Amino acid sequence: MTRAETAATTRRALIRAASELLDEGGPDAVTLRAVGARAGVSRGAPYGHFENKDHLLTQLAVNAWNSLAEEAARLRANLEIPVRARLEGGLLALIAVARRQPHLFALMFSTPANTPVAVEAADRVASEFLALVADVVGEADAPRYGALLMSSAYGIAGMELGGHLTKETWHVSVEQLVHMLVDHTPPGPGEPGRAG
Amino acid sequence: MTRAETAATTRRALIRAASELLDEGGPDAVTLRAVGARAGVSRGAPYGHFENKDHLLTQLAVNAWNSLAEEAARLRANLEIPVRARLEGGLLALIAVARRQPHLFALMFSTPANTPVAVEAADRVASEFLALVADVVGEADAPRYGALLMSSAYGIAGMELGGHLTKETWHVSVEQLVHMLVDHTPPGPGEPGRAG
DNA sequence: CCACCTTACTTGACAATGTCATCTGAAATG
DNA sequence: CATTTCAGATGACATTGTCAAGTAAGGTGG
Repeated sequence: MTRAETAATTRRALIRAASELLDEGGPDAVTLRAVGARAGVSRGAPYGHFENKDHLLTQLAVNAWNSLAEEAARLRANLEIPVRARLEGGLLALIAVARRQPHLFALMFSTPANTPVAVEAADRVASEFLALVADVVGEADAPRYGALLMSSAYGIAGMELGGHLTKETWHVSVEQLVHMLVDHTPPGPGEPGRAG
Repeated sequence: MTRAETAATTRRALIRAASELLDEGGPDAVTLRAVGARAGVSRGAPYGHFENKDHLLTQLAVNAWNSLAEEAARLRANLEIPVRARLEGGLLALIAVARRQPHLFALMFSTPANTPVAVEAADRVASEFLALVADVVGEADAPRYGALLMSSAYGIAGMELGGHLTKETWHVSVEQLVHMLVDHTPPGPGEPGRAG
């Protein structure tokens, strides 16, 4: 392997290791020593690829934002499903991160990841979501609806994550949310379903 | 001062010191040594009052939740203002914490504070909010509306905090949120105002 | 093929921090 | 006043982020 290749491989291994450790044991489990060990290198190696630990964590957040942006773009391009379902899919994608990788979700919205790079990546996601909303309510109203929808989806995810939506009565569905905000109707009859 | 009095005073001083350090310098500034120093005691003193650092931080979160619960209860009891305004006030109180004490807000919803005690305190807030909602939409519909309203308010606060609602077009107001969700109408005409 | 340079990575070291065992002095008790 | 109790102080230790110095393998010129 050429030198540049080994370096790139190591960098990927470091990111992968950090991501796995975050998912498995939360933020406290992500020590540079543990990351290095899992990546097959030693504790100081990350400094050859990232300015410091925060930059490594920020990279995890940026990757997550980029994945979300890609998924939103994919959804929008999929003309086989109705616009409404595409929008709901985008919101659910955000919530899915909170469910599948709660620590990563927390990282995406936490201070260490609030560097300009991460905010920029998040803004790209916002743009994609805005487009999804525009497909439903039109360009003119998209910003107002979009902000409410994104905030609400993020809120549902975060509250659920913090254990504040556990009680049966507090379950909330994204479909309900979209229905109420976009169609301007009261919540549908019957049981409120679990989001998803 | 009797021994119990000095102990209680020290405990209060520790909580106050931790709170101030959190507000001033974020989570990293809250070291037990700094807390002790500001409280006029030494680094090991907190262990006489809290099981460990996390328990001290949890106490900060619990206090914040309790303040919110009190404010919601006060609002609900204030019959001089219309029910709608009371509900908006409750939601705004949550957002106000995010604006005035962003680090505290993050702590309230972060893992270290997700202990049973903190969740219980948060549940009391939820109950108060639920009552505020019930005063507007009735007992039957309160849970569904309440979950959406609380999640949305939390989402607005969190997104704003993370710098994801900075763009002019993304500003969102609580009044708009309540209006859309409760009255089932499209967002009002004209500029979307800043929440608050 | 060899001497030299470049660089990804390792290792030793250090300061900061959370935590605990031990100690101390003053309050409480009889 | 003697003794007990307990809030708080202090020394010590492991862990961690960080960096300077060292090392060895990849790359380059002759």
